[in-house]
Amino acid sequence: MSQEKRSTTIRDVAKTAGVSVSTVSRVLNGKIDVAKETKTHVLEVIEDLGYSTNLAARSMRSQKKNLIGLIMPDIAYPYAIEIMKGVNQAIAESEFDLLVYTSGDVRKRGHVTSEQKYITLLAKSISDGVIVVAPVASEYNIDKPIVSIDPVMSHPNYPAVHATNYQGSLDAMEYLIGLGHKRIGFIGGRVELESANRRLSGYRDALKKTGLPVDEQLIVSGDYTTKTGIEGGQKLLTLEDRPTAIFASNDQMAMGVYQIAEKMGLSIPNDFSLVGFDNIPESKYLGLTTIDQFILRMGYTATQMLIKIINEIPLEDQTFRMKTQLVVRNSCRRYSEVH
Amino acid sequence: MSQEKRSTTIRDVAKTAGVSVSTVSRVLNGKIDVAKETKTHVLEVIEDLGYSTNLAARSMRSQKKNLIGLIMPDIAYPYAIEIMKGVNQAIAESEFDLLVYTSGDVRKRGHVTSEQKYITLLAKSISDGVIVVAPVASEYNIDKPIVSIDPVMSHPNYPAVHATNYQGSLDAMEYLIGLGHKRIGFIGGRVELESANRRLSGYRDALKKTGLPVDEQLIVSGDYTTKTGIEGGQKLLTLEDRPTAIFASNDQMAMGVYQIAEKMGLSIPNDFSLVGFDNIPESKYLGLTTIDQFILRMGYTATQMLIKIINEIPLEDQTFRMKTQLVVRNSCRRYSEVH
DNA sequence: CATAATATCAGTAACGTTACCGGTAATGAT
DNA sequence: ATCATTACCGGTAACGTTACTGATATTATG
Repeated sequence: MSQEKRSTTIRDVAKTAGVSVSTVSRVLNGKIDVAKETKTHVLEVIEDLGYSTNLAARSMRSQKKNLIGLIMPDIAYPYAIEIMKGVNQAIAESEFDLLVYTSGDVRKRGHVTSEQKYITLLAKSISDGVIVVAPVASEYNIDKPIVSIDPVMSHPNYPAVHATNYQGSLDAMEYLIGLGHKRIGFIGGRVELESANRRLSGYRDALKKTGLPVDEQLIVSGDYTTKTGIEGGQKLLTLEDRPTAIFASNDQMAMGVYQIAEKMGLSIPNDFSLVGFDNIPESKYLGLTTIDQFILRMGYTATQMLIKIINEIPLEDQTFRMKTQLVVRNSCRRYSEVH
Repeated sequence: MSQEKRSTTIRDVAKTAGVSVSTVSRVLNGKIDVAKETKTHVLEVIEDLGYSTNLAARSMRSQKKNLIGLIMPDIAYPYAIEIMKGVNQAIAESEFDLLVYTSGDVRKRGHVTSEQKYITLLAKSISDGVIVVAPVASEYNIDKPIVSIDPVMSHPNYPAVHATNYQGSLDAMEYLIGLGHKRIGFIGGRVELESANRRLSGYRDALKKTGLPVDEQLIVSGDYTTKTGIEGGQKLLTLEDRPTAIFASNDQMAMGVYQIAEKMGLSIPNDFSLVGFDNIPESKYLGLTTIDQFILRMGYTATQMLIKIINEIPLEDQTFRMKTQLVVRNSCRRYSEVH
């Protein structure tokens, strides 16, 4: 290792202060039975030596950590950032601190295995509870509280928060259909996530409900990234009988559609209409009509739920459903046959 | 505590696998001297029991953690997010994982003390090294590598990355002056940070250099938040002899100026010109002319430096100076006396 | 066949902290 | 003055892991 010097421990403090290790520990933890004088003296020594307690050792021994863990596959995209903001907000109002854990990239390791590994790592070791974003597993081998955000499968026994994906999708479609669109393309999300499937169902059902045909050609797959938005958009827009509108199942992919549209010299909403899902901050600037799922608030709510569980306050509901809402901006326009 | 059940330990694994604890440990750490059969058997048991190693205990005993800590006062503003993206990127390319530590809000605790506390907490306990953003202290009582981003004081012996704040400020001012502006307002940043002072110096010196007077009325203070941008902007724009341009020492405050301008019915750049500093993503949408300090890249570089230090690869330079660059958009226009 | 080398494992001692128990001195009650 | 109570503190045993040492069987060597 680079440094040889061992850092100062509680034992060093005890020795120079002339007291026992347990006394220092009691001072550190604000226990009552320690004389005022010794307390201030020990505190002085601590200051002098620049001592600070070793988290790992403390966690190992004691129970309460006042720390909440947030596990995300990646933190560098708008959805994740919004979640973090919400979590951060709830944390700021609480007695807890926050530890965000990320491997930087999903592709760096295996999937389910690593997820479980990280969770147990964080949870068992140093935190009082964990929030997991878009988890693939639905059960965890853990004796600590866990709250999931947008889980793969909603499981009535495990606390989770997710948006009303189906209803939101329905709303988006009804808006488009109301505008006169009949050929509407769909770009799907990560198939392993329930949210993606619910949105697809909404797309299909809205079509059926209004007696419109479901053209499988118009349904392309993606994985919620800009890249697949570009690819999906291209596939759709180069179709012989090009759709007059595209419903991208998240805003990130919608941004990809913007890019490919520009590249193809197509204008939104003049050449085709576009609606997204999520309402990430960028969408506002882009003027993208989308379904708001209040991501920030989802993070906020999940954190509050977790804190309640940690403090053993019973939850009214195990799963919180965030009501989505259509946000109309200017990426869509009325379509009439005659053109 | 809420759960009574102790989680499975290495001892449980050892017992059910019929081997010793040390053998399990060796399997876990991929040591060579363990028979293939026993290895697979132990692995099976681990899988069955859903065992996962306790980070705290491991950290306490062994040295390498493959974990980098990032300490931020708050994570919910664009600057912080850009840093995180950069760090995240470097992390993704490395063998390390990332642990972001935040108290959610600076105001939650004292300042210098808590900073040191967090750093030691993270560093001594579970990480191989730490990146600190906008740290107030310049020396740490730590035997682990630390890299600072935008530190209070640049200290030649402590690795840090910061932008060429002075030069950037000079560039912004010269641009404004070149446009014919003579009365230029300035909104300052957090005074305890060196970056803020360097930007102010740049403002003053640019004025002096071109023989323009420095009107102290035109210099108002802020703390890098939108709120103080609004306040500072209001102060400046309600002056009798209103400035024809404002230089906000970061984009966040410039956004505040946009807000107050709209409220006052003033148009940018028609009624006054505005330039910011940072080039956060929002500025692009706002059309704000600003000084890019490549925040993301600063995070990226800091992380790379830290990894080098951890791996004992010598640094060419202890401090990395990121070259700033003027980004002209449409928040400024030429000013002529006659109007 | 004897000896040396190797492969495989078990046992023990830490790591730095807190929980728990018990001991001493000082104070109060009778 | 004696006993009970209280205030304060020290010692010891964990927590779950890995490093280290050394023991035992197995194989190779001559």
